[in-house]
Amino acid sequence: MSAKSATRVIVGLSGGVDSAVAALLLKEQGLDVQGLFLSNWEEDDAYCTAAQDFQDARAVARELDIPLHRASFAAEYRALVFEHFLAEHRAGRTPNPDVLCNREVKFGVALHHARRLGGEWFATGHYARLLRTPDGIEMHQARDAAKDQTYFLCAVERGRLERTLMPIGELVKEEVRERARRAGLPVFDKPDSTGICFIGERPFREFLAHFLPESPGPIESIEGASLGRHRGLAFYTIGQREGLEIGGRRDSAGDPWYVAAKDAARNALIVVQGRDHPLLAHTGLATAPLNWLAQPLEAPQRCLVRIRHRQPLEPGLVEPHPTGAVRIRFDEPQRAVTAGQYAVLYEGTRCLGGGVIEQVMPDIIPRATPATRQAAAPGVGPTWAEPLRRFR
RNA sequence: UGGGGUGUCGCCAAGUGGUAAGGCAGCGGGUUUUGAUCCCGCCAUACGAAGGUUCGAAUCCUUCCACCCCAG
Repeated sequence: MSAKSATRVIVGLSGGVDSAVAALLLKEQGLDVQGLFLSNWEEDDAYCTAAQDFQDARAVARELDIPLHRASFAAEYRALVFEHFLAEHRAGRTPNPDVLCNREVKFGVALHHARRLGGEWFATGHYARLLRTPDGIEMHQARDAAKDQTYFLCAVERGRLERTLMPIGELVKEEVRERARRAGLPVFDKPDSTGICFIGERPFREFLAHFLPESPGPIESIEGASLGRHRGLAFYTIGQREGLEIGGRRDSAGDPWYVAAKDAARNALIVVQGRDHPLLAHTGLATAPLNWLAQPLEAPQRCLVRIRHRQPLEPGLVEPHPTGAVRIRFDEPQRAVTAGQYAVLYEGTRCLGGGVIEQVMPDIIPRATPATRQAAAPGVGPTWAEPLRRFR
């Protein structure tokens, strides 16, 4: 077949190994592969690697002999991802910008852009497997369980995956690097990137402080003892240990302290001592309406659940709610379930979908007064989040 | 200015004559496409101060200083 008639696939090239090998594999299949580099965070500082990443993407494209397009969706990223990210932090929650980035940017505006570039298919270097079945597209965990990225893809609109390819999902990281090395791709040895997608790895608290005001308040124990000062509830997350600056005390054990809750009404950070403190163990949660990558549940069903990237799948009972949300009861309590993060459902290796965590059970804050906090520890949690907002 | 007690790393805290445990915090690194967690490393020539005894003291003696109690 001639190049002219070959099927065109637009591959998101980030400048890293994974997307480079994704492009390589597709090229080997005889497809008309074209690269698309996205730069969605315009900031020139010591932490910004966009320029280098673009150079790397260009070198890869040159080596593979494919065209490389470039697009910046900075405005869209800002509006669709970052503003929400900040709003969530202001609300005392802990957002997951990368999940939104995949939904709104990569599988949103970028995918659309790929269509305009004539791509019949869109491809990325994500570690996930897309299976096409008579019942529609299915997303499964990557063969390399340690690198699986389905958690970050849980909010992508299912239809957007119909014409999407994730060729890396069948490979283990080692194999990806080996393929890159053998193909002479210069990024074969490039370290994996971390940090917020497009923004990169940088001191998180310091970064947030550029966008959110300090709002100091007390750090208190469950019993109401004053243990120090915090910089603003937005700068901490549930289960966090670092940054509390609580030293040894005459009246307690020598264990470290962890954030157990945020009392927004009083601007107080509630902490608890010991990594396995019972108040950090959550028996369940309620989400916002789910994004389904499968047939939506219509009756309670046991599923595997992941409440944070790279955490083992945990069994639990998932109960669907008319609003589209679900409530989950874990077989075993989970540590530090955090509002703003996502609860993602699995059935075997298949990812069924995911939704933002709205409520955590039990929740020690609603009646948070020193007198009632202790009583709130075990047992009943709230029923349904009213109203169940958010998620788009 | 009478009596009693205590002063060891930012905090808690071992050590009572043999040459400064540990924990927390902090800092650095690793793991990681969020935020966390987790893992590893670093962190008191120095024991309130000054003298003295001793081969040798944070540990014994003296004085001073600071703080905390109790002072009918």
